[in-house]
This record gives sequence, C-alpha cells and structure tokens, in this order.
Amino acid sequence: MEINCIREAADESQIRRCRERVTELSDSFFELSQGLELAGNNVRLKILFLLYEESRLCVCDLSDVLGMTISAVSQHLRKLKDRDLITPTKEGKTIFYSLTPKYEQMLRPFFKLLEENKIFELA
Amino acid sequence: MEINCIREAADESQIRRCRERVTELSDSFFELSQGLELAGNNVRLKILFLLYEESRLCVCDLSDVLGMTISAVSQHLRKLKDRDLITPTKEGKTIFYSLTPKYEQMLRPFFKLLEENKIFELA
DNA sequence: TTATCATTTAAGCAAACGCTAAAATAATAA
DNA sequence: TTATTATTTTAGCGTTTGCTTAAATGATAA
Repeated sequence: MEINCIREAADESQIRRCRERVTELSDSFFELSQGLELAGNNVRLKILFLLYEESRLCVCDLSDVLGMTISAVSQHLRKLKDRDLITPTKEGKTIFYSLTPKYEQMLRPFFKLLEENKIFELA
Repeated sequence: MEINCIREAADESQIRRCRERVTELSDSFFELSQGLELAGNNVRLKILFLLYEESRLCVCDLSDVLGMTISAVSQHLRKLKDRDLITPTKEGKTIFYSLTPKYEQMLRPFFKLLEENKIFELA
C-alpha cells in the first residue's frame, strides 16, 4: 500500500474527519458517480438534454438529430436504461424514451444551465 | 451513414428543432460533458467533494483519506487540474489543491445533495 | 555537497469504452 | 404466409481509462 506520507504539518483531525465522511457517504458517491459517468459523455449528454426538452424521443429520432447510426444511439440508450436514467414506453410500433423522475431532478441544474446556454458564464 | 429511419409518424418539426438546439449548444455540451466526465468517477468525485468541504487538501492528505497510492491520486489531480476543475497553491513544501470557482459553482447542486446524503431521496 | 521530503511523471497492462457492420428480434402489414 | 418496420444485439476493432511500479523532479535541510 505504501501510504506513509503523513507530512509533518498534517492535520490529523482533518484527515480523520474526511475519512469518516468518505465512509458514511460511500453509497452516495457510488450512486452519483455512476450517474455522472453516463452524463459525462458528449453524445449521451445531448440525448439526456433532448429528452429533458422534448419529454420523449425514439432511437430513430435521435439518430436523425445526432447524425449517428441507429445502432450507436441504441447502445447509448441501453446504458442509460440499464442504470435507470431513462425509461422506455412502447407506443404503436415505436419505443419512446423519457428521463426517469429521479435523474430529471438530479440533472435539472445542468439542464437549466444548458437551456440558456450559460455554461460559459460561470464564475 | 445509413440514416433513413424517418418513421412514418416522425415529427419533422420536432426533429428540426432538436437539430438546431444541438447545433447552437454544441460548445456547451462539449464543455459540460468534459466536466461531468471527470466528476463521473468514484475516486475523483470524492476528491472534488472533499475539496468542497475542506477548501484545500494536498495529494498526501487525499491518498491517506482515500486509501490509495500517492501516485494514483496525483494522476487524478493532474486530470482535474488540466481541465481547470481544481487549482494548485504552493505553501511551504506542500501543494494544496482547491476547486476553481467555476466548478465549485457548477457542481454545487451535487455537493449539496451529498452533504446531506440525499442522493437516495430523489423522486 | 548530499539527504530527505513532497510530488509528479513514465512505462506498462488489463479492463472498459464507443463505434461499425452484420445478424437477430419482435411486431405489424400485405 | 412473407415482407416490412423499428429496434436491439453481437462480434470485433482501435482507443482510452485507472492503476501499479519505478524513475524523475524540485525544493528544502543537514
């Protein structure tokens, strides 16, 4: 492991506090990072945002909008569905995807920023 | 390319609207997804959150808290620094890292959720 | 100078990623 | 039944990731 840094001036109580924090929030870190990992891809972020703005879209729409193979989009949708960021609804021939309430809520702050193109205005 | 889905009932105006949206927000999607990609890793999310709560920490502290090699942590810090999520300040022998204002602001909604362990309470 | 300390960098590797192309479903329409 | 439509799945590929180990900085202290 080779963890023996403990620099002279290390703040022991700070380190203990951090360790506890990391332990108690462990599941939350996992859950959140799993979600952000998926949102942290250019294509998938677009998909998520489009679903936010349009409520529901099918693979075919998305492949058209994004200029990508249906297969490629489908594979992104699968990932998003598997981790419960989106949910499918069949309607006639076509399968529409929408954001799940949980992630719609979790990602809303970002969607708001995107919506008004304010990403670059951040401090 | 093989993009010829255009299902019978496709909403042409919706697709046009989405295309425009994707085009005009293209830079924002890139910028944001780059940030989220980094935050979407279990270890880095912990680092970012700890910096949020403690203001500043050095590699050595973090390696201690996270139970990881200094080298491994250092490589994560490098990524975060290269994309300007964090910034270093030298103080005596040690280099402290802090969140940049931009990303502190951008990620605050998540930090707030984590802070009170409310990730699992989302709708 | 030489040692030591705090940190970064480089090389290497297994695992995961994102895509393409082709095949497989699964359900409706002729 | 056979076609057609909408979508998913598989196999394969080149690239990227996150880590380990070891070597390299770079600055302070003896």
